[in-house]
Amino acid sequence: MSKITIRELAKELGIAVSTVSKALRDSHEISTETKAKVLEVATRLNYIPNLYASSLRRQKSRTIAVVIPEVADSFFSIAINGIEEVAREKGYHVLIYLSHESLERETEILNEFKSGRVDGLMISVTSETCTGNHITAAMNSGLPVVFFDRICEDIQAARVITDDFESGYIATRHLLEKGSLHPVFLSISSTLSINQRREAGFIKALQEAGIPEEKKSIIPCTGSDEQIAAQILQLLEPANRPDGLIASVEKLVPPVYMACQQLGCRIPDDVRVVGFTNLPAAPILQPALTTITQPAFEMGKTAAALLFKGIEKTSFDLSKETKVIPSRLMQRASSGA
Amino acid sequence: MSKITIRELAKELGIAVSTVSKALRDSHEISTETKAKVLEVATRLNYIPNLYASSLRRQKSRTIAVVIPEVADSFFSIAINGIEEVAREKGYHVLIYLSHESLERETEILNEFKSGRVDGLMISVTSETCTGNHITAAMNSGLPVVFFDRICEDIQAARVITDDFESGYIATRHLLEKGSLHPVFLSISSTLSINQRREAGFIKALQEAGIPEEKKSIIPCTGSDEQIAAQILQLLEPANRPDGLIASVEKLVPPVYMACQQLGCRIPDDVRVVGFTNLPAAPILQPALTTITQPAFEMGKTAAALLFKGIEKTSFDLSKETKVIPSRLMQRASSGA
DNA sequence: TTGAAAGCGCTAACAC
DNA sequence: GTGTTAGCGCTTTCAA
Repeated sequence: MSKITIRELAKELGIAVSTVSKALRDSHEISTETKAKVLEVATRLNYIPNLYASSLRRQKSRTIAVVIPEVADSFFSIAINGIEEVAREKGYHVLIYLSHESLERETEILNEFKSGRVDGLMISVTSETCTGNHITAAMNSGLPVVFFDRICEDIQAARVITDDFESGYIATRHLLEKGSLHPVFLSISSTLSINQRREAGFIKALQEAGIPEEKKSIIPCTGSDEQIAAQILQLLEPANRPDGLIASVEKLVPPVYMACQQLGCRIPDDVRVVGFTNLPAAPILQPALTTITQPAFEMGKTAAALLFKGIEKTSFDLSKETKVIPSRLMQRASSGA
Repeated sequence: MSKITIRELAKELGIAVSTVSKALRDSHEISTETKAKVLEVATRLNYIPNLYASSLRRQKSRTIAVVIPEVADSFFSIAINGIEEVAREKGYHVLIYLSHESLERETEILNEFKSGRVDGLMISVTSETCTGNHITAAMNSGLPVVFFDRICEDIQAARVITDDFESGYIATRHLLEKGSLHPVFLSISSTLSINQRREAGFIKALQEAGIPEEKKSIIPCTGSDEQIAAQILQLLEPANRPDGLIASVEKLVPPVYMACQQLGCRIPDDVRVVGFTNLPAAPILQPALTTITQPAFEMGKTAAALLFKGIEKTSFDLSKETKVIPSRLMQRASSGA
């Protein structure tokens, strides 16, 4: 069947296990013909090395962990594609963990990595993650870490991010140019790095335009999906309806369109809309949604590539690396293009 | 820092490693007070067992593999949520592999599992997978396997599916009742189980309605995204435009709406549309999309629960299990409701 | 109830 | 270039 070990290969070939081991790892101290023979027998018997034995011995697992808040989000699922692509090329395996926006869960997950479970970690933190003690603890145990997208500002570690500040600024400028006088920013978490930066870009654009910074222009949208929908519905009531709106994350987009349909609020005539999202449905919405589209795939690939560099080259100081990959404004009808 | 082993716990406690090991596994042959002491020291020193040592010794890894064609699809990403939830409860880890609809890649991936890399496998096969030799090979090496959603009909193995035939039938009946005279079925692969069944339901409904089974009613949509878009665009040209349409998988939905917008084809007046999808954007499309919504989360959970049962109870014959979880028709405006 | 010791399959010194 | 051997950290007989 299977379960064929290196020992059996050695017996079959009449040579020592160490020779087989080295031959399989293509060591320079083995003759080409021995290697050829070993390889032949190995493929013939369909030898698959036992990863656990190897990992135990070498203290490395050829496995990385990806910890994200959720998968059912275009950004993360596309990013996983990028990660998987690089991992596959490198011969690494990918463990997926979902923190479900819970710091407690995130902490539990990271705690397990201290035993050498994985060779590296890619993480996009929860919206509850303010302090990064659980992350530095993992890093201190020698685990290479790369943050992607949602980072922890106070931790010195590798980061792959997009230009959230600029994107927030550009999105807002775009709304202003199209004629919005008082755009609002829908915020999901005041602690989340991406939210803060997008928000900062929003504020900068408002200031530059000389718009008085009233407190109402940043609208917190928190709680369950239903609660968020209710908050947005209230916001778009004719009485206090803004004339421009930025959905700072993907999950705010459906409730915005839904509320507009319910209230008979016309996009872009009554309210211009820009959304931060990679939704494939954006162009087919009515009106088509103007988006800030993040380079999800590239970010996944870049973060994975960086992590592998950190894993493989000990001389490489991962923690100093920061890569910024720009997002793009995709202008469509919802902003009044 | 960490890297604390069972040996050090033993030394700290002044007892034997075997005693510590048993205490940690809550063995009945250890006294309650010894257990308490061991546990106390273990938590104090933040002991994390080395999974690789344990896996090597016990020949099991507390890890399962999930092999799917892609993640950037609502069904799969929601299903992963369900899988992860159960895995977490059970203390299992989840490895993700993407086959990208390539049989070759799928085969490569499965081949690695023969060495005991994982304790179980959940798979949704590629659209190229007709023969399941690579899968039976893995099963023969003793690996418990559960198919979910996209199964391999000719393999006797556990299955968690939805009622694709009935859904295809219901979707078609729905279009006919709403007034479509010649609905068409957009098909992505004639070998894919879900496609075949949905298609069979479609054909049955047509036959029952006495509609002559012309060959043109099943439209193959294959190739790249661009090619699919072109095929759909051509289909919806006024000349040969059908009055009803079933998008049999999620990725066909955007090109259908896009083509209609380009051609000025009105949904549902010119063409009624039903889509098989879990897209959160379905209700906000214009018109809102009538969907066959699959129980993605439940299917993920059920499949995982079944797999763990197969892993943990050797007396349980996994291969006989089949669970069918029904999909639901969500009636919205696109079908002329 | 506890402990000593033999490996799980592989790799890496170190001999030859 | 090739072989011998000692573990990686843990579990599990088997003996005490």
